[in-house]
Amino acid sequence: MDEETLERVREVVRAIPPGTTSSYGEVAARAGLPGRARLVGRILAEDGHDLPWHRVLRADGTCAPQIAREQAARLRVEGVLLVDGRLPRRKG
DNA sequence: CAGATGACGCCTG
DNA sequence: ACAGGCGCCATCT
Repeated sequence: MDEETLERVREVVRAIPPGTTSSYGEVAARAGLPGRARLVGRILAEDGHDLPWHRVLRADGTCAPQIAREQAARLRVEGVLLVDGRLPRRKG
C-alpha cells in the first residue's frame, strides 16, 4: 500500500459529515481511486480504527455482516436509523 | 507462479 | 428477492 493512497482514503472518510453516510465505491472515487472499493474496505479494516468508518456502507445501503452491529449502533447515535439492517432506500 | 480470501460493485437471468 | 459471473487490488498460503 502506498502511504499516499492510504492517506487519501483516510482523509475522504474523515470528511464524511456526521449523520450522513457514504459507500466504499463513493469513498474510493472521491479519493481518486474509481473502481477500487475493495481497497477502501481493506484500508478501513487495517487503518480505519481511528476513522468514522461507520459512515461508510455498501453501495446498496447495507453493511458488512461482521461489523453490521457496530455500524448500526454507531450510526444510531448520530441519528441515522437502519431499517432491517439497511438504509431506508426508496424506490425513487 | 498458482490458488484462495476479503469492511466491494455492477451486470445478467 | 435470489443466484451466478466478472472485475478490482493486496495479502496469505
